[in-house]
Amino acid sequence: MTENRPVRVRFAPSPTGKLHIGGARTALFNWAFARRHGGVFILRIEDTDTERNSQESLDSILSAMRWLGLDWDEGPGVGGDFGPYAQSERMPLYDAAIQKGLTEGWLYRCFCTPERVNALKEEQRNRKENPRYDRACLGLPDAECAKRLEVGEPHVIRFAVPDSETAEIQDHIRGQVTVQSVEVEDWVVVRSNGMPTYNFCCVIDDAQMQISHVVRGEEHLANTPKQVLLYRALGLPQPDYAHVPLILGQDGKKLSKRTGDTALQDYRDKGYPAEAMLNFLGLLGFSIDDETTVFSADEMVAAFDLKRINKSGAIFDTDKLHWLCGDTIRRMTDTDLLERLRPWLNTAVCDKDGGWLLQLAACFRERLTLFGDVSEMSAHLFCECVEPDEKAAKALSADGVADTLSGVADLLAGVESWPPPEFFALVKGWAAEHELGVGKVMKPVRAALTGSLGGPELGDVLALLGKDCSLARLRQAR
RNA sequence: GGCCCCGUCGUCUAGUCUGGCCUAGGACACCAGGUUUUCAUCCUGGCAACAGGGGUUCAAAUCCCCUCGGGGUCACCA
Repeated sequence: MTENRPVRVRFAPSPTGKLHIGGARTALFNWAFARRHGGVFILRIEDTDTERNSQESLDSILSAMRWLGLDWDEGPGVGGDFGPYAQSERMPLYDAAIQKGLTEGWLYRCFCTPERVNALKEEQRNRKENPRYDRACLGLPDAECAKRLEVGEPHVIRFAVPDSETAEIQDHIRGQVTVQSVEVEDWVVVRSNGMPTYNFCCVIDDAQMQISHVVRGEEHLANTPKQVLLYRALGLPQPDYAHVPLILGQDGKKLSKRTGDTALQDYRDKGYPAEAMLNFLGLLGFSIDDETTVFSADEMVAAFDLKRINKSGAIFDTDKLHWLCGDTIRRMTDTDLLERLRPWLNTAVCDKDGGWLLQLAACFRERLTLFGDVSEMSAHLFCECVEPDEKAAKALSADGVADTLSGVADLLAGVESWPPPEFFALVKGWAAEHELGVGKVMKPVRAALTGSLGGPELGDVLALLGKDCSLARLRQAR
């Protein structure tokens, strides 16, 4: 674990779906680690499952990573000296290793049908034994093997797991993890269709790409012994590992679609600020110190250390995520916020000038949790007539409201400049004159103007609505 | 079930390696006040945890053992 190799880490998604929250965090940790140490962050596509791969998935993964701001130094679109970066294009590399293994005897051909193996394992389970391939083909005579090969009998290639060795995993998060080789079965290295499997490609690639640290999810810890044994058979040095804890759903189990959105993209599409998402992901299993909860990508990089990653799983807590989103928005300048809000605004904003838009951004800022919220929140500014919600309707139907509204309308009609300066004082005065509490006036006015009982200060609403529209709404609402 | 990993407030976590500064800190959520023309923001305060049991030690959240609990994994998926 004493490292002097240059830091080279990779994130290796398989293009069989969108980028999962857990995967995004793994990518973030890898990225932060590389950036912290001036190392190289590699993106490698693990597309050995030809059945389930799709270009669409690949595209969405790349775009989700860009959205988070995780740029890679080698990989799709940028190249690099250790490519190709898609496993499907690396067959020559795998073939060479397979030949070596076959020659040296740590790989062997297995002609057992899937049916036989399944039945075998089923039987073992019934006997309460651990299901495991029985190595029926391990000692197959060369002659027989060649003969069956010649007639084209389908087969896989398995790894001959050594009998009594110990696989030691040096893990920066968990310390040394030890597994006896008897616990590992003779796993399939090459499928019957000729395509090698994950555990094999992963090792060949990590070695060839000179990966120094394998930072990945804890679900991979269980098959790391297979990889460690393979490195040994190959005579290659193993990388350091860091198995990061799982992200859990509300049920305490590995986060899955049951619990909510698990694709990073879904969050982007709902208007979550990317920097809040990154901050939140960084808070799951990692911490800068005993009190920092809000931090930027740069701050995370500056403080990143594998030793500061937890061992235990973390529940995906949307309350905190939402708070972080609101906090991110609140700390933005009007100009920045407006730019981020633009995609969510009603197309009617085209008619509006810059000052108007800035005011809109400013007065909704502290009320927003997501950029996407602005759409619904500001809808009343763009529609022809307001549809009062339940509470607003109630406020509008109270006794004397009609008089109040027309009174305020008349009052405002008489104002020269717009928005009315000292609007609040004006209303206060008018309310006093008519022996009404300020609230008695403000509430129905707000209901008439916006259709709800909440929102920005009425002075801002008046400004955004304009004089004609404001007066029309007051007169129309009775 | 086998193997492996993990176990501090409801949640995210600091503290654990290198025992004492921990009467266990921060944040979210929640509750109570305050500011405020509404909502929201903001401010103040409160609630709330070392899974349990044994050791070791002058001293244990921190070291050791056991128990219990949770999770991951047991594919020709990654």
